[in-house]
Amino acid sequence: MTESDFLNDYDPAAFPSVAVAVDVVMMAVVEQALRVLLIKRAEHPARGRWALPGSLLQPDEDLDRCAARAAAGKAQVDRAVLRQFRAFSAPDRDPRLRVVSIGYLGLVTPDVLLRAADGEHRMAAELRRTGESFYVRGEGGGRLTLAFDHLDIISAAVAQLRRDLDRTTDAFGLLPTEFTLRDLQRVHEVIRGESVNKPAFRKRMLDSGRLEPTGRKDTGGPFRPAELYRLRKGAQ
Amino acid sequence: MTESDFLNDYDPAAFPSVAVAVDVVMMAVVEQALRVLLIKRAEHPARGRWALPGSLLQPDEDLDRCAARAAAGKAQVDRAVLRQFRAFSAPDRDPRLRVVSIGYLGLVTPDVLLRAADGEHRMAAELRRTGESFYVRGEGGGRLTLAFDHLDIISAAVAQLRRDLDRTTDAFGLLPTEFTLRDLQRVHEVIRGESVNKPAFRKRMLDSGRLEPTGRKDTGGPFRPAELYRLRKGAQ
DNA sequence: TGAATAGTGTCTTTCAGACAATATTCT
DNA sequence: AGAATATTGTCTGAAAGACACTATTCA
Repeated sequence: MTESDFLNDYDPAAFPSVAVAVDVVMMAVVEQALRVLLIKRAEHPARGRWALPGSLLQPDEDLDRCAARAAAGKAQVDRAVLRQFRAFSAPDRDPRLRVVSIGYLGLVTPDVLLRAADGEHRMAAELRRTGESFYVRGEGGGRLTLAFDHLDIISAAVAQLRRDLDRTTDAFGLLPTEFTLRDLQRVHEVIRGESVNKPAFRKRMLDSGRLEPTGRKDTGGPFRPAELYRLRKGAQ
Repeated sequence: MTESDFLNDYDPAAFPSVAVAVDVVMMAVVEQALRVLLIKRAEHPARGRWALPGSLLQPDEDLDRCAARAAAGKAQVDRAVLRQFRAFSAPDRDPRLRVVSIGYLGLVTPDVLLRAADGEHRMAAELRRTGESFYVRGEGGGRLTLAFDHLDIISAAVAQLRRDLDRTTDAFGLLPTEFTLRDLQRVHEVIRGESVNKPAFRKRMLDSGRLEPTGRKDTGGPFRPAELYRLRKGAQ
């Protein structure tokens, strides 16, 4: 039997049926705190609960493309840095049917997140740390109970972002194209959850080869303007 | 409509059908080189090609359990360190049907790998580096063409192992329970692909808090015996 | 001039690499 | 004693933290 004969005879229904989804943890640093985009579920299951934007993997797309589609569609965000970080697979994590979900980090600037969160069933909820774990703070200030295992997914996303803060350029997705070293430091401080030594941080960043001066300055406030930098093309 | 009514009415067939699999990159350091367990495919598709041991996700198990089952079953390995590292999802990566595969690192000692590779349709193939990419060296010395995208999976696995060498204790899976600092250094050197400064390496490892002296010594050769250490419980 | 922040200089500590010396075991 | 490897010590340079100083802009 040749391979093509075999494939013609093949019955896909013999495989256990599983759905594959992408869930995007769309984050931004807003006023010294990490926030994450949540959408209130309009349908069962978990109707009325806050959940991550996500999408089912379609036959003709790979996971990266599915994540981009979820970001542009449900999340209403274009131009996010998207990165796969882990699969979530507890057999009962979705009551409908077996769903294996691939978690994606989505990094955006505060204005993009706040615009995407504008609406009655959408919010940019604040992420709070308590020791090693996290919770999501609703608008009134109380802890939100999220749908499915989405709080686990968010926790894993933040842990991943923190672990890779110095090894990848992901965190630059949280900043606009041009930014000052102070902006960059603030982002690092929020992600690491502690303050950072300024001269050492500046030297380390400038020596990393990732930054490129634009020549422009940030003339925003009543004080000395800071140099604007951008992420160097091809930097990793 | 209540949530349970909704679930009773729900039709799982409405979801796109995808199979989820786990592929395990089972590795060991054998004679100063990384080797990976390959199994010759007995069936179409890709019959006769060398492939990674893997398994389809079953309804009642999560991915970690599926990886453990693949390791114990197809790979014939018990007691491996198993760790998820990335999902592979190109739509045409399997000609049968849509398969999203979750890659797992499997770290074992050389004796375990060689025992698992004992058989006509099994081998422990050497991984070779050429610049940034990798290839798999067969027994005659030539490059093997692997089934599906399994060479990509292996490359990603080695890259991941290297990236996380100092941040996780994964690499200790490549060593027996008790080992000398020299053994540990050799493993690091093979993974990093370059030699390591001995005093600095020793100090760094001993200061890491991951090691625990056993009090025993390795009286193997015609020279001064080395202290034996073990991985401290709970070390990360 | 004062407020506020940007950016730099210096000192100190920590850590890793280079190199070499000492220690221990077996033949 | 000699071979072989384990283990430690010392020097040096790089990097980061602490702290304080200078620089620049606007009100």
